[in-house]
Amino acid sequence: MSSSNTISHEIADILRDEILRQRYLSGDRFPSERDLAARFDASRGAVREALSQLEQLGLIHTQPGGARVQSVNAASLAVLGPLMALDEHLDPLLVDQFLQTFAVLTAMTTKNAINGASPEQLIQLQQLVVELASQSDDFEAMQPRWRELLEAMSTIADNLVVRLISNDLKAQFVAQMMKLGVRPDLKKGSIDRLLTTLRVSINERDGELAGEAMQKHFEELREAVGEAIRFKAEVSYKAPRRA
Amino acid sequence: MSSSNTISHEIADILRDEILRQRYLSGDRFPSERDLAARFDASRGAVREALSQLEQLGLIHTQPGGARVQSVNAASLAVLGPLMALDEHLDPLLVDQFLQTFAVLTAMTTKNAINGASPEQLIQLQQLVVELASQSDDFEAMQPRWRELLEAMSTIADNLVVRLISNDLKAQFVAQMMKLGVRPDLKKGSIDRLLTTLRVSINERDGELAGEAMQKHFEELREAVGEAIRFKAEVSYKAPRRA
DNA sequence: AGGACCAAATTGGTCGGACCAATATAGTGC
DNA sequence: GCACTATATTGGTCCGACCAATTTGGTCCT
Repeated sequence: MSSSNTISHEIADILRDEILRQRYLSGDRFPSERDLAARFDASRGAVREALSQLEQLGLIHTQPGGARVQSVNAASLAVLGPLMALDEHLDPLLVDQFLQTFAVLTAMTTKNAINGASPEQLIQLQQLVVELASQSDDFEAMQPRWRELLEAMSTIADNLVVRLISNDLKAQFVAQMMKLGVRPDLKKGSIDRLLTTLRVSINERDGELAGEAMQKHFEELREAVGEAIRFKAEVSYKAPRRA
Repeated sequence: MSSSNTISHEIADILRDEILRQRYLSGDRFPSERDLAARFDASRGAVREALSQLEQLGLIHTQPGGARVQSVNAASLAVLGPLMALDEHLDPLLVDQFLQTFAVLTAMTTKNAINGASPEQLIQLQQLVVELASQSDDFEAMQPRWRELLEAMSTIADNLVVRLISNDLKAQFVAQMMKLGVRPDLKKGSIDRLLTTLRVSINERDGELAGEAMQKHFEELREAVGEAIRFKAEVSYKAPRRA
């Protein structure tokens, strides 16, 4: 579902999900390339390209004689997206871990951005925050500008490590949240408080303060998202999908 | 260098490094599979498997008509290892960014581990810290136990997101540091202070305190490593390698 | 019965050639 | 200079084949 429309990618997606769903246990022998080719009615070459992707993800380890399945714990970060997109219901624990991780990284980025920004960049940040504040009553509408602000701070902070991590995380996660219609019920006061603090810290170039505010904001977001997911789960329990 | 001994992996490694060295600019057309097959005197199938890996890394994007090189900024986290292993000299900025990122993640892990550990796990942690303290005068010797402690806390904290990130980072980085003989000159007092604080915070189950101590420790480590790398660079400038 | 050893079957790695469809390119005509 | 078309290039897939490493199953010896 996530990749382009080539056969090898389709095979890779299917096998990846099967592994993530624990259909094969860690250490198990993986079906042979010839068997898989027969199963998917594809050539061995296509299967091999698919397996090459799975190996890159750290999900399998191939050797002459046979491939073996590896533990998901030993996989690459790139499996997180597919892992969260496995079912129609989000795993609350995984989402919480994601948000917690994203929180500390964002706090760090915020701190470094504000502390290291040029005067022009500070003005740019200030402007973005002001624009955000002007529409702080519409959660959906402020998402694009919110992303803009995070992107700007990420650019200013210029930490390649964090950027690479974010590449593997952000897109997939936010998309999945939106797709499932998870709408965290954040209190307006909470957002306003964050924006005010940001404005102050930008003015006084106090990255530390901004980072803490961001961290606190994400903690509130974590709770709100957790509740939203739990609520979602209840609803879908009472009224199963397939409407 | 990093992968097994198959031809496709060799090709992938070479091309990956060429891209990371900016030999092809972002947006450039990538050589055709047939050209690459000729260049490496390999079959197109082997080249295709190599390209499949590069695509998984987010370094190229293939389409009928031709593949194009993507920006390193848009790549997967898995390129970080190869990126740091490119030259015999470490990029001080990249190392600093890595350590800073690792610091906040480790601090978070430490906090969660201590706050969420079972009584038995607390005892285990305490024991590891004590063992570490008993050999805190030999930086090299304490590395294995140090990794043990981090691993234990990672297991207890049980945050899959952080674990996946660490998978892509830790091994490559530490190995590269050791290989290049970067020996940060950490003051013994600094380590002792950390260990003492850890012992206290484990006793009182104060994850917050432990996290802060860990963060502070990493900041000192960052400075020490930075200095060690700069020193290393000076030496190799005066006396070029190829001894 | 158990363990060491050996041969056959299985498996991954590579090669070469072939075809198709999508894309890029060069050429043409306006 | 621009739009359009024919051609060449390129990636995606398939097939059949061979090799080397590993696994497997059986044999033999103790």
